[in-house]
Amino acid sequence: MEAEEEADDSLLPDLPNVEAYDEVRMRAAPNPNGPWHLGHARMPAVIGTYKEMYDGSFIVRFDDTDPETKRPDLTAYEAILDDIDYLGFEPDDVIRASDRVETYYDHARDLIEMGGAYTCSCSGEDFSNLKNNGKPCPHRDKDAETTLDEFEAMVAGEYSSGEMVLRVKTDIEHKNPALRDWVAFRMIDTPHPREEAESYRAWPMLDFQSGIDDHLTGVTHIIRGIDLQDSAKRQQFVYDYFGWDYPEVVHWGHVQVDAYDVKMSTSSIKELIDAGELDDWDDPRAPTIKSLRRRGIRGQAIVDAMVGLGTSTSNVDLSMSTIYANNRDLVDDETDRYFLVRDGESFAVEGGPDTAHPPLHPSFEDRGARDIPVGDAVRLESGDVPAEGDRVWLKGFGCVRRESDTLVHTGDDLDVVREGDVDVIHWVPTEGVQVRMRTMDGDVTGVAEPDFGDVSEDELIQFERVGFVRVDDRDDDETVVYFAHK
RNA sequence: GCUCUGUUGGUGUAGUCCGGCCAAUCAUAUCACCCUCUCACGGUGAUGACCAGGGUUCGAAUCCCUGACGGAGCACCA
Repeated sequence: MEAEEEADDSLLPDLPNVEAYDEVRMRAAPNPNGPWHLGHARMPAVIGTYKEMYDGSFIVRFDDTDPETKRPDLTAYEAILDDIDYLGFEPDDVIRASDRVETYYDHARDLIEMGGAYTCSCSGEDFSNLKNNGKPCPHRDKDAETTLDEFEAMVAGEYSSGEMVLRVKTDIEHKNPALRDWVAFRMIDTPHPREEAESYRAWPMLDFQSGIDDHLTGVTHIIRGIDLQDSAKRQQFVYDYFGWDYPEVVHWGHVQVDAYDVKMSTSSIKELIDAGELDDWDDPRAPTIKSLRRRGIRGQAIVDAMVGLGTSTSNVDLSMSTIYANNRDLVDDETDRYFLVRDGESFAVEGGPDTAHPPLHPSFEDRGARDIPVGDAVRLESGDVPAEGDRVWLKGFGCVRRESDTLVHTGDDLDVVREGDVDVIHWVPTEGVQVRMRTMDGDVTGVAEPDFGDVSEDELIQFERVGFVRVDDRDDDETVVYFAHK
């Protein structure tokens, strides 16, 4: 009954043919060639949500089968698992393709014995020409015996890169050229960065490795991008040889995120970091999961936005404002308020109380109030400075009138604010906490009120009229905060 | 060129399978007002979409045809 209720308010479309399986089992199959960008959050968000909807399971499988062009980054394995944890999901199992190479070899041998694959030494160009004309290459009719010998030589590393591949025998005249006799294994001279896998030279291609693993790990539902639209059809040939049933497949389009100058791709972010244009993967200007995390955005806010995109096959644009709105909703109640004045201008103050006591949170007065000593002078943001003779209400302090470079307390009642005659602004005493606020548009410096000095690292607060920030690093000279959103 | 595939307001999404309850849902965005000692939160309202043209039908966002525009694959990347 509970399951029914959950399914009712599900945010995602039903998965196909769920009734046919005892348990819905899915997988995320990242390539660990770097930490995740924002778009990567979609997979755990969606399969994690489906797992909850159907009481199913999902595994993380690192598809690290290209030690050269998509060379794995040894730190990325943990970084990715860490990102998934931050998003609020826990995989039921974690495996690495580079640990399973022998399994792929075994299946290749079986396939060869069934006559489903042949070794081929054509150059890529030659084969492509033949294939595009629906013509078989001379190696296609090789007997299984010879193929097996040559495959064992591949496994033994007796060929160099480009000299020999193993192809799956599909249908060389298939109307879709993308499906004709595709490569299952190729030689790579560069050793794998993982010690456990560094001796392998014959590596499976994605379609072979992934196809074998999906079956062996009991995956019932595959969710993947439209770039892999033909994968199921390619792998179906292997499944047919082995007599396996292919899992259900959902394809989704690409996600683009607005608001960033930086292209959302692992390689381009990496280049910018190497070039010193970004500090690291969690630079506020980087469209990465680590960056949003550092800015104080809850994983849940990202997950909700990703789930809201659904799983349609068309390409979609994700607005950062959706993530921000989700996050504001999540954190507004718990974030205390403080003042921060950016690029301030100082004014002497005359009259009025010695200290101001604005509340920590306007909706929760019982949390208490802040103590802001006024002293002889205060700082205002440039844009808030009143014209000569005009009044402005310093929040928590009272109404002042500007007379030259002095703000004179007028003693006006709060009614002047209620009637709309006077604007309420924030301010800080001249003695405050130096703040460096890191934003997507660069760093901003300013001064925060003294009580802000008590906020501990990693806490999320709101600078009134500025926005929500996460306190990142405190030291005696300066406090670094990361700007999340307004 | 061959093969897949898509097109609902600024953005995302529901509805499309089984045509009428859709003068199209919800969220976000923008604007206005209310609340408020924040330009936050909350409340109210407004703005704004069925790619185009034919056809079938009493009736089409939904079915059929044609066209336009878009995305993807045709790698010894994943």
